[in-house]
Amino acid sequence: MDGVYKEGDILPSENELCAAHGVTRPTVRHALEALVYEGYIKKHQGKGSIVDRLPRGIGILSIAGTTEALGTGNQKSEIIVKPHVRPWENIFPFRLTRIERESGCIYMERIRYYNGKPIFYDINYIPNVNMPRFTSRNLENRSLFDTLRKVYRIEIKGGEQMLRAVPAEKKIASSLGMKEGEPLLHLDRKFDTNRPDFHIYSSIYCNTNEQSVYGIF
Amino acid sequence: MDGVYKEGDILPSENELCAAHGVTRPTVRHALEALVYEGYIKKHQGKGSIVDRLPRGIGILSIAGTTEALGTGNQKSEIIVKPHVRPWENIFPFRLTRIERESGCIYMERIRYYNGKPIFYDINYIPNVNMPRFTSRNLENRSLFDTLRKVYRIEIKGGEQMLRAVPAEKKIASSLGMKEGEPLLHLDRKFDTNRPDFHIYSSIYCNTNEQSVYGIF
DNA sequence: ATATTTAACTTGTATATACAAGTAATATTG
DNA sequence: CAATATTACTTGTATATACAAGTTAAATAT
Repeated sequence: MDGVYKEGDILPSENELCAAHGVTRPTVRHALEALVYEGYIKKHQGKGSIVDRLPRGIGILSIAGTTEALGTGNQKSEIIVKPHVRPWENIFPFRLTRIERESGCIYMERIRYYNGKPIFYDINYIPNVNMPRFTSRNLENRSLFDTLRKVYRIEIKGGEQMLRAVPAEKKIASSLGMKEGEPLLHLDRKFDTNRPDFHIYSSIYCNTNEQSVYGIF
Repeated sequence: MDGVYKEGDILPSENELCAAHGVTRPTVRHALEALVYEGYIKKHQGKGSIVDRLPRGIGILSIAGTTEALGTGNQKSEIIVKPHVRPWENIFPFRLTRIERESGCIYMERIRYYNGKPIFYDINYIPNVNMPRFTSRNLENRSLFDTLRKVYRIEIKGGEQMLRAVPAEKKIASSLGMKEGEPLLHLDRKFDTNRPDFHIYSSIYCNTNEQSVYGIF
């Protein structure tokens, strides 16, 4: 991510990395393996580890493992509906845990910009469990997930998502500068966190007229 | 995948797995780690490994690691344009390698059914490098990738993809039983294989009116 | 000069071991 | 009885080691 290695570069050999960092080969291999799973490198027996590709496009299909795939410079967000507590809606394809259902949810809507253009409209549902003063926080221009991590120590561990192409409804279309009925990418996502039985749910609408959503597998 | 463990079940402990399979703990851990990355289990320090979720929906966003995410019983495919050699098109968002560009491509179009309904329309581009008699093969009702693996020993190692929501054009709309202009999920995919500098390219259109595309991250 | 063999790398796989850290049930204490 | 401490589990991390297997370039033989 810092630009030390570029696409196609060959990493130092495992033994060199051992010497450089003062660890043994299983440790180095364990670390490299994570990079393989995250798609940053590919390994070739007998040859070495080659830098595979740097993230490009909008990489929301997966969470980049160690670092955010996107720089924070060219993105900003705008709160459309301020966070407030309300009962859960019954529209989600995901099953809530009992504790989530009973405690209600913190609801908020956002628009996220990339390079100055509105690309994402997202609706977020956060269980109202041990989240003091969240509704009065100023989240403007600061990532929701940054706040969750830094203030509430909530880390995203993974999740699942359902994708479909839907016609843009009026409100969201105008928010994203699209015409009503234009195709819009819709993602329903469930995030797993380090808190047990505490998940964050998002319904995201993405304008893919000019930018694709990118992912590796 | 065989149903031995269900969602929420707790796996035997690492030490039990060691004893059961006659291997040591690092080996067991290495295997479990792969299951974690593929989303099949979650591990909790001090507790154990819990079966996370079985694949549901249409899991084409990722390739299921050890086994195909979907059973083969309820899917079939139909060839619309038979495989034939032609020059590459210049429409792809991916860069071709020199050897791929020079050797031309094998082109074919397919419709894939799930539960009897046409869901996917895919256009496939395979480099014409060391693929004897491919164009005369009968691929009906047999997975393209099955043939590639069994006959040509080509294994998919991973890949990258670009997603967008697009309006259905006439030909594809009628093939998938949709109206022209309806939102359609479009994936451009590049598959990495075990052959160096040999990639398979697919442009897939997916009708998400009734089924979502599912993925984990 | 060309072809073959060898050697020196690389990653892949596995064993054996040690201790740290989190969890949960049991035993102990007040 | 209730709070606390202990114990026996669990997974997490790391070391040290050995050999297999793929790659590449240098050394050797033809």
